[in-house]
Amino acid sequence: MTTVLDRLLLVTTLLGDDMTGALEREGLTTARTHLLWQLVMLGPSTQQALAVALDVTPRNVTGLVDGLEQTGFVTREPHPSDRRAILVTPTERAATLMARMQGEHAELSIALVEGLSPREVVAFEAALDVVTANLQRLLAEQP
Amino acid sequence: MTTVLDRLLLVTTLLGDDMTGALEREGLTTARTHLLWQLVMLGPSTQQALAVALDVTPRNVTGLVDGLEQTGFVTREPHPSDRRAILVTPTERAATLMARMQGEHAELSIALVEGLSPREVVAFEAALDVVTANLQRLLAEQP
DNA sequence: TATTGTTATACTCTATAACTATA
DNA sequence: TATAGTTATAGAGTATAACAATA
Repeated sequence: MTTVLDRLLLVTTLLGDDMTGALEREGLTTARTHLLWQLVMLGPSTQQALAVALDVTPRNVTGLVDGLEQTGFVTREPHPSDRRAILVTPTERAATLMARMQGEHAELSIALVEGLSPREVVAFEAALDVVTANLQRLLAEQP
Repeated sequence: MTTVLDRLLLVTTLLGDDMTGALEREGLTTARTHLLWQLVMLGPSTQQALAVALDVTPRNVTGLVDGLEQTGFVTREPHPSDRRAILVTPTERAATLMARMQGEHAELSIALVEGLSPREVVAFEAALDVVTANLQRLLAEQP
């Protein structure tokens, strides 16, 4: 019997494949894209701030920024008032790409529910929220 | 505005966290568990067969089997008729664990839809199937 | 000649610990 | 003394290419 969980896991796999493929074509990975996404939202940030935002170690951020720098998505700029720190700054290319990806995200949002009536979409969203709440409760109970 | 896609991505993240945490407690990773899962379904298999089933390179399978062997989940047995090949075989421990995880999977399936009526669950499953089909079509169109 | 698995090499993501420069 | 970032080291997952043993 195929359950809700089975279906969700399948969607998870498919979404992951779709995202990974799209990013690969742009010379990005999921981890680097997460950083870039935070960066676009936060504006130029120290690696320390990015480590907190992404919940990874500072050392990990060093590696991700290394990769993004080499591929032209960010630059390391001196911090104006703290000579220990660095401001990771998105390049024009990165800003353009993130904007385009936001558009594609919106398109995918629409394409995904093609074939469902507006009422069905609303019910689907409500059900997803219930499932999300259940999951979060389970995770909080024994992590 | 929070879309269906946003909600699905959130569920995806939460499910991933839940699975990763549960596996970590058992000394497993997601990649190794995928192999183990296939192995339990296929029965003792050559690494070649596993590479095909998992859609990874034979070299990758060597690494995964190395890890599973060291942690006591599989053994490498000689192939009865082909001296080039190896039969990767799940240990008793692996079989027991996979059976238990199957049970936990079933429990999670139920806990996930707590608060939804049977009719809502059916509608939810149908909507998930529509979304899955849409996703698969999009992936087939330009991969 | 083709297949099975391994060694060799490389890249990415991730972590901890020790160290440097600066606050 | 505390903080920001790096070097050093390590493990996991992934890939390609070359090679040995066997078919």
